[in-house]
Amino acid sequence: MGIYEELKARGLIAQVTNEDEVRELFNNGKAVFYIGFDCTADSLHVGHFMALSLMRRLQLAGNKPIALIGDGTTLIGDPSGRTDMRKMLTKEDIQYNAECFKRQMEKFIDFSDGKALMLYNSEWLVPLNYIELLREVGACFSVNNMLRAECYKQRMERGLSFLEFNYMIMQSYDWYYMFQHYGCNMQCGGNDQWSNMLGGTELIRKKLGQDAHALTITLLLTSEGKKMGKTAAGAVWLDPNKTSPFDFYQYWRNVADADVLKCIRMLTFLPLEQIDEMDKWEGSQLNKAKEILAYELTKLVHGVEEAEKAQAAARALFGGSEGGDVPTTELSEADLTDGQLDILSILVKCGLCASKSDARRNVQQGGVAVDDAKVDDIGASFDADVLRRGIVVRRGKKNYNRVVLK
RNA sequence: GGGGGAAUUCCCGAGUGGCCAAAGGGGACAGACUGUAAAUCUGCUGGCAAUGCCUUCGGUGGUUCGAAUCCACCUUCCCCCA
Repeated sequence: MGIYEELKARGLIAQVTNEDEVRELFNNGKAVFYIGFDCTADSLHVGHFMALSLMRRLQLAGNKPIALIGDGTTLIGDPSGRTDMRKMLTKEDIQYNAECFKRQMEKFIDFSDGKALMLYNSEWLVPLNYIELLREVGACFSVNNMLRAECYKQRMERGLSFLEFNYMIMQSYDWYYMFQHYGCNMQCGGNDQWSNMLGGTELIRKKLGQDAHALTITLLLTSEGKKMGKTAAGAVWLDPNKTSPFDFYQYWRNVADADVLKCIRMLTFLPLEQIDEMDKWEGSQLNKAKEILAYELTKLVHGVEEAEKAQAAARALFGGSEGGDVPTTELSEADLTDGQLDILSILVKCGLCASKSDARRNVQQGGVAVDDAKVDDIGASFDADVLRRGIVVRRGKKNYNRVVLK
């Protein structure tokens, strides 16, 4: 089975321009493909993870990935999938974000010996001259067609600035440029990028009379049709400082039954035979699958050690066994009042509750426990020596924090 | 360039002088039931030294005993005409 068939079996492929030709390129390691990353945040998140793992899979199969850091296009902002205009970022922010991306990518992709490239599109976009660009590529785009593109449709209702309207042209130009200078014959990306990508294939065809191919990755949606990797608090980040390995692990440990296998198939590197085996699991057996999913992904993103720790912590907290690495908050004498600390303050100080009112509600509703004993008195206090030994505070079923007085 | 409309709490959205910390829905959170799942039911959803006080209805001023609500200016967005 070639890599193309594997990608397909994993359900990763959403659309391709020409299946036979793409299969031919991939399976023979002849693809030089790029994926663009807009640096709108200082960390990659789960959404990017799909793209990174695709790059890795293809690289392992002998193809050459190009990670394109969109520090130039970010100056414009992609309107796809957006209902409102993006916040404009400063050049400094973009620069900083780009560096953060680079560090994270290096964990997934081997950039040594030219086995993969990392390019910055500001390199060729910034020097562009408006008139020249209009004459060179502007003539190849039909506004009529662009307006029909799915990515602009919803924005037609809400308004779309000319700045953003040009995003597609910039992205197409990127590819056109890399096609000529780096032999980049393919582009991959999220399915929401399809129309932007087609813009590139057409530009290359019109200008150079050559074929380039596009492939989009299935968007990872939950069974409820929402994008995966989002929590109420925001995205699930790959940066351990923004989303701790434990929280990362827990995110996957808690996916819905209907989504586990899909996630394992699409995101992990486990062999397909093993996954097919798991496909037969049902009911509470799926809990095992969730554990595998969480462990595998944490391992890929944060390394074996962190994955082990997160798993041990989760098992300790939910399985009742001892030990494990629970997030800890250290308090000092200065936090105490008369040698004691009340439960509401503890909840706030360790970050389990947002405010004292929030803490009060949680205690009153029976959602708070200390060392597995429910606390239902909002006036409960803990002495210094109890705190010195350390207590494990729990809010709800899944939020733990060890509190220790130093 | 001309005309019209809008901005409310995490989101949608009601509220057009006091009865407003602000209806309703969604989401989130907590409880019951479970398998750290889903569905369902219940509670809850600005803050605090809490039968009270403080901050919040795009911004800044003003009218008033009292303003989310009225007035002026500003900002942003949308729609129609050109």
